[in-house]
Amino acid sequence: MINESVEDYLGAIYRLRGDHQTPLPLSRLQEYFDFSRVSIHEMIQRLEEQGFVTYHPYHGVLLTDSGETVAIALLRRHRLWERFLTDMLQLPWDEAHEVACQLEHAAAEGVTERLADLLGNPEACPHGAAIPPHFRESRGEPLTTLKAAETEHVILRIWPEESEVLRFLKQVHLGPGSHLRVVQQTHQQTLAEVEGSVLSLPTHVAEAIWVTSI
Amino acid sequence: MINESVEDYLGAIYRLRGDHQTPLPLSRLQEYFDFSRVSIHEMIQRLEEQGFVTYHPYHGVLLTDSGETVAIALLRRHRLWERFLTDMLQLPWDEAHEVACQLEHAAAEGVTERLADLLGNPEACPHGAAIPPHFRESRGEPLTTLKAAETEHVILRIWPEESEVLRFLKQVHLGPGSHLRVVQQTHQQTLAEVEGSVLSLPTHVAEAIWVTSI
DNA sequence: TAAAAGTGTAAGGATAACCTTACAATTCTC
DNA sequence: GAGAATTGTAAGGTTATCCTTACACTTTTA
Repeated sequence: MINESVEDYLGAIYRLRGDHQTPLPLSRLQEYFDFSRVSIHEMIQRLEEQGFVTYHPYHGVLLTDSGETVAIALLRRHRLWERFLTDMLQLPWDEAHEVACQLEHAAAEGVTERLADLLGNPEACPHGAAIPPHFRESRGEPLTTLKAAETEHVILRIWPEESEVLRFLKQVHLGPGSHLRVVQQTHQQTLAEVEGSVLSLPTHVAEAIWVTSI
Repeated sequence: MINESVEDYLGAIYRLRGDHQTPLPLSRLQEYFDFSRVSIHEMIQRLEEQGFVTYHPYHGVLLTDSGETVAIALLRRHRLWERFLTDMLQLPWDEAHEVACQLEHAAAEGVTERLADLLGNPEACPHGAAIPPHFRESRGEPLTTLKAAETEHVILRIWPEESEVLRFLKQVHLGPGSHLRVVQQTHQQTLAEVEGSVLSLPTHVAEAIWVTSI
């Protein structure tokens, strides 16, 4: 039975996993949801019984095909609603994620596809995440891994989509598509040059900015 | 705490109540939700504790001001989403109600108001129900109460919005705004003349059609 | 390789929202 | 006014999803 909880878990596993072979440790889910270890474990067992994941004790979970199907459909709905909220309702892009978290569970397949059409079948959400079935070849690298250099970079994506980080970025007018150059890298902050002026980005913000060189 | 259940109950009370002084019998809620008498009663007590309703044993419930505020906001969201689904996503109007039941709980106030603007602040949902804060002076009378006569009537509203009834009406191209004249009234059906041809409407359909003479 | 860190799991609890059964109280109807 | 119908409510259950505590097992690290 697919309810909101099940969808949330499968969606989280999909978002958090790296490649498709390495199991996702339950501890990652624990910090994502901020639930107790016991609750996460309990739920994972339920998901395994229902055939949505395979569970490898001490290593983590992998989505089965059916689990992945559910997750992909969820993320598609989530990101389409985000586009709707920013593009059609002019909702600030830092607020769209949270509202979309509520809308994502609604809408049968027919509704989702009509929504996609209305939006012109967008390929990415306002934070730069690909909207399934579209894919992004490279997800780039976090800004914090870059060394100060002349190379110019473009922001591909903001991830994870934490409200505080999104608000910060919106305030300094930085988002997917923005160009920047790393001026200085320290433990506390990243200094980046954006359109002539230099911005200070706290580490927890900089590590959510995924860029690629251009 | 206002969760989906609470909203659903308050919305149902608002929809089902007649005037604003007569308490709504719990039996009405029981048939509306198809829950047991005990469950309805339990929930009503919880709602009373939270100050959303006043409960008058053997008579029914009344919404308090705070309960009414919640209900009105819910119905506004519900009907705006219905308009969005039919007007922007071209969803058939007989399917819009059920999808809107899922969307109605989402969307904070800001989002709702932007949605209303996008839709041009509509006054009624696709089934003819007024979108708060708009009001409808008269809700008319059910088709079943009419006698066969020369008088032409216009459909104001379909209510209650049961899928089967909505599908039937969509199939015969009848909806809010349609003009008709009652030709014959029996216990099983109502014969109505619509644009020259005569339609047979089963009683359970006819009693959901609220009309007024023109 | 031993201790530390991380992970699993048993036991017992809480809450919300549903259920049935059974009986009691009230209201309606003839 | 009495019996029928409706409504209230006590008692005990179920399910899903969370919780804490406590202890056991596995993996990682020094």
